[in-house]
Amino acid sequence: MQRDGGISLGTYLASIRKDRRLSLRAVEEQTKKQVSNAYLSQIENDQIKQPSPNTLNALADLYEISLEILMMKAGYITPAAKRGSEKRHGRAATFAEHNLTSEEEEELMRYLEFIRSRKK
Amino acid sequence: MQRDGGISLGTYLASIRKDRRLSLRAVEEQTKKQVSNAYLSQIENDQIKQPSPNTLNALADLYEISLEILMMKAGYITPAAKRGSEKRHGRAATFAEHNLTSEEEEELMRYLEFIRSRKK
DNA sequence: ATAGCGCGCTTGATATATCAAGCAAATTCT
DNA sequence: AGAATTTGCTTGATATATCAAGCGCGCTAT
Repeated sequence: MQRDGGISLGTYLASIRKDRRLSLRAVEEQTKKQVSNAYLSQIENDQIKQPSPNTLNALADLYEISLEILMMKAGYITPAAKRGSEKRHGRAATFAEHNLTSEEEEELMRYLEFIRSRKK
Repeated sequence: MQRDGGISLGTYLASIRKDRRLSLRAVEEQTKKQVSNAYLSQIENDQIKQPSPNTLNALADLYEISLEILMMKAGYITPAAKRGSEKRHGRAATFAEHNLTSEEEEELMRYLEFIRSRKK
């Protein structure tokens, strides 16, 4: 019942935690109390509308998943949008010296979609 | 009195609004009610600890400033950190087809710093 | 001067995030 | 089996974000 096509934030997070075979309290510990077990339970049952980016970040970090996906499912960013016309320059050379990890690269791609989608 | 070197989020936002010569109510209008004048006043006087990314995004969009700077000043992301060792591949070719705006490029740079800083 | 307007600001109300503490069912001991 | 531990969950309390409404001040125009 959300705007995006996927499952809810809660179900998503729950499935991942199960996959990682972690208990609610284990997550609480391993996030160094950044996410309490009580709270995580509420999140996984979709009783929390929009956990803070801090919370999402802690979970993304622990589970090793993309923060941006969580941000989308939490409704912070919109999946995509129409692009207006603007001057572009075919240059990504700047990133050549950055020695990107595949993961970083992937995240940057997603973030690019984000910043492109957020202009009306 | 914040962790980062710069001025507070409030003073920063206030200075920019003055520069743009907008009244609190003008901002309320032009953000299509995404930020009420009352609330913006509180933000500018540092009475709000951490406005939501939505709010920050609306302001960054209107003022045409970087969202990431606001996110930092709001304490969502930490300015920098030590880098661990990881496998890299010198490839930014992926972005070549993206025809980046200079602005987009700049934001991506900042965001790269962000994702690199957030791993302990 | 005084009526009106726009200004920044305060405040009360509401919604929501977040946690500490506890509880019942399941699981794991001994 | 029974004790102890673990697990997911509920709930009450607290903090905080956010806004509608209103207040007083300084302009500007009558």
